[in-house]
Amino acid sequence: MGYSIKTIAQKSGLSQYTLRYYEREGVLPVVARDVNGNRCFDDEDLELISLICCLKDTGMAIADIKQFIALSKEGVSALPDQRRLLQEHKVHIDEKIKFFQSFAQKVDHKIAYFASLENEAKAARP
Amino acid sequence: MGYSIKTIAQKSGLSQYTLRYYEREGVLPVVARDVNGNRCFDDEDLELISLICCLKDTGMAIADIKQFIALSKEGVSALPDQRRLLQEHKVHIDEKIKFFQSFAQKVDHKIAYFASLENEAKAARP
DNA sequence: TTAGACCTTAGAGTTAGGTGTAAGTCAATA
DNA sequence: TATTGACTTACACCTAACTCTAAGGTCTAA
Repeated sequence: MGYSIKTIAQKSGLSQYTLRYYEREGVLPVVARDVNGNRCFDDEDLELISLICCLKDTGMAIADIKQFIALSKEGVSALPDQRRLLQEHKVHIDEKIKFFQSFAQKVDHKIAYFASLENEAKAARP
Repeated sequence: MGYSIKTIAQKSGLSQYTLRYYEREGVLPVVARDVNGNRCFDDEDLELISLICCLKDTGMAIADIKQFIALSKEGVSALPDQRRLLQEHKVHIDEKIKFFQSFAQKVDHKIAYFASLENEAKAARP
């Protein structure tokens, strides 16, 4: 019988507001409703939401995620396009990983530099 | 005689608007002026801007960067606090690197999956 | 000596990505 | 049967981080 929006909010870590907002915006495909008109998510939705979160958390804009999801609705013929979008995004992620690693180093140097300044200061007034 | 805001914008990749905004907000310490009241950046400013960009691009909020910069003005006594802030941020960066790496894998699997679906589709209509 | 390029400030406007509110429906329960 | 709680929609509001505009000052080259 599917999951309520509350359950999905808990499972996904997104707020109910955000889930509704994503559906409105086409970031999520339109979710099935039960007899009362309440949203009724299934496991496929949950999986899609998990992918959407990953895309978002790795810096893909909502508008681009929307485009990706729109392709899902087109079936097999859109697979190459979907794959291309993911590959492009993968390039961004790899670049970000490199940038983050280089910056992690830079921060480490800065931390060491601060520590050495602190020691100098300590040595100056023993 | 220092660098103009235009030069710094070019060197840093930030817009002139953003540089003025950062100064207004206290993200940048107040920049020296020449006789005409025009901003006059030096190499130290440039270095600080580069650090600010790195902090920002690795996800530190403007408000937190501001706090970090405010400590710079307090001199030696604030060094341990500055170091602590950087160390905390470093933890975030390391977490992000791990998350990005795991997601890079997930995307790779997805790409492979899409490729296999494409091949199935091809096989079905030869 | 005026046109153009550069700068200044104060303050308004924009965008992305949510968040919150109001008014109403429905189903289970005291 | 009245209330409680979860849901619905439509729409208004919010925040962060810019981005732009207006009105004006200063310098330089033709």
